[in-house]
Amino acid sequence: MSDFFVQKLRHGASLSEDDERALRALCMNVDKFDPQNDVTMEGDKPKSIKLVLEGWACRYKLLENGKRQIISLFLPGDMCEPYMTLPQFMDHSLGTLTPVTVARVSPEVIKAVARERPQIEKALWWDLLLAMAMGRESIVTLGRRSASERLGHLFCELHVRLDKVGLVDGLGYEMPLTQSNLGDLLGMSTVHVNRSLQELRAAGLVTMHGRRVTILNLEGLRSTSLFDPTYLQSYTQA
Amino acid sequence: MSDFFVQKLRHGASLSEDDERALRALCMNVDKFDPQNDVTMEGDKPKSIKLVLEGWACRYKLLENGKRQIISLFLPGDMCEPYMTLPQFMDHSLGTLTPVTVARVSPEVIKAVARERPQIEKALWWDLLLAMAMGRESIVTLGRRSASERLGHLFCELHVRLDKVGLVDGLGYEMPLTQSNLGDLLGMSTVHVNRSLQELRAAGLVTMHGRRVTILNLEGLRSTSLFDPTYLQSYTQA
DNA sequence: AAAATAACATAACATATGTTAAAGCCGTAT
DNA sequence: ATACGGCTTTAACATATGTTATGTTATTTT
Repeated sequence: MSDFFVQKLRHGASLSEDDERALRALCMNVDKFDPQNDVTMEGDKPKSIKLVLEGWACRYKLLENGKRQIISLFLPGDMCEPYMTLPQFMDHSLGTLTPVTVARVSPEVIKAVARERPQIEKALWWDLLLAMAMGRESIVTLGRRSASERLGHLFCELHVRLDKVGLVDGLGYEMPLTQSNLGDLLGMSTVHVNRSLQELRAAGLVTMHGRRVTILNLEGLRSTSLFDPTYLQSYTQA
Repeated sequence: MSDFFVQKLRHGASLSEDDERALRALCMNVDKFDPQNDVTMEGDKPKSIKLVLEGWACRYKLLENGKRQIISLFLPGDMCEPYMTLPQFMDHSLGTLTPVTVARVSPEVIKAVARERPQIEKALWWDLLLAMAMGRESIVTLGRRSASERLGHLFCELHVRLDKVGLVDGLGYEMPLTQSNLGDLLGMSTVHVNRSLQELRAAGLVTMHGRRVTILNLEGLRSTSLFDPTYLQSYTQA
């Protein structure tokens, strides 16, 4: 039973049994997608909010010169859009990185649930504000961090995010991104991703075998990557 | 009478006279700041939402290595935080770039107004979603655009944003950022800002004299900068 | 007017990152 | 088993951007 969505939102507000049932009831319309597929394309007029139940997806944009930038990652439990208002048309695309299960939720239904259940409204706002904080940190990363700092920072962020939905075991986690994906996400070339990954490995901070990331020295990785988890916590209630 | 806030929100929802009065009534508590000052510092526990009535401000973060990244610009009429929830503590700072007039608005008051006046709630959401769209575009800019593309893209975006609040005349607008500010905003060194500015000038696209930007060739600037204004419009209702 | 300050401009040089290409690796399908 | 395709790794080289330093210009202060 994939319950990542509820598991995530518990961090944003304390939910009753009824709240959790109401959240699960939102996830009735489910679609499955293969890797590297578009869930929603730029220009589409979306009719539903997308919710990633399982697998990894992303928000991305293609430039006219052919370059691609991944704007944000969606991990299991992540919502792709704020619950209140859908755009007239998408200014970006949503695509899968692995096999993905998506729930399509009608904005009217989710708005009604939020109106009736204050804790759910609170949790949805928390989710939105957290996504915004992560977006701000991405700007800092892309503007002012070096290539290996970017990679290290990403691994630290994923460690925190995946831990919130129970997908970290011991020192590591499954990380299904290719080096080309990492390049599109961190604004660098595939070759340089490879080089920088080797730097981190040589420094004894992280290793990647296959799809698995193992953090060998969390404190070291955090400090060399200038990772300060504050931005992931500043909206979390005491 | 500086009315930029109302003028901006009109683009997000059609507001009645009463709506506009209610918005103006929010702007009672006003502070003035000198240039290069902090309105709110990282770590602060904010008690009010900040609204830039006049002047230019920004959201920024300082890294441990001393580097600074400006995350977003606030132009006259811009709100610095979403109306619904304030953070437990700031994960970034808000600072002025010019002399700035700020209104401090209590979240309870603004929430109450939004609840009673659906068009205001709609406009506030529109404002938030627009800010998010601009944040996404910043990620694309920092990740995948060259230095001169970044500058050109910024000038195009400012042209659209300032036009919405009546601050564009003819071909240009007042742009009070120093080259060092531009570097912090676009993730590049001051020297390289200067170089890239000269490229744009040499290409006959833009000039800067003093604090004034003049766009000589809007179509040319937009296409060389890969500027597509879609992201500024996708939440605007028909 | 002189001095102080901030911003802008230019140059020479260092370095991080991009580009292209080829080789090795590994899982999957035939 | 073989071949194929995607991913990773490595190398050599090109280039964009950063760094440091100094000069220039404008603006304010005294």
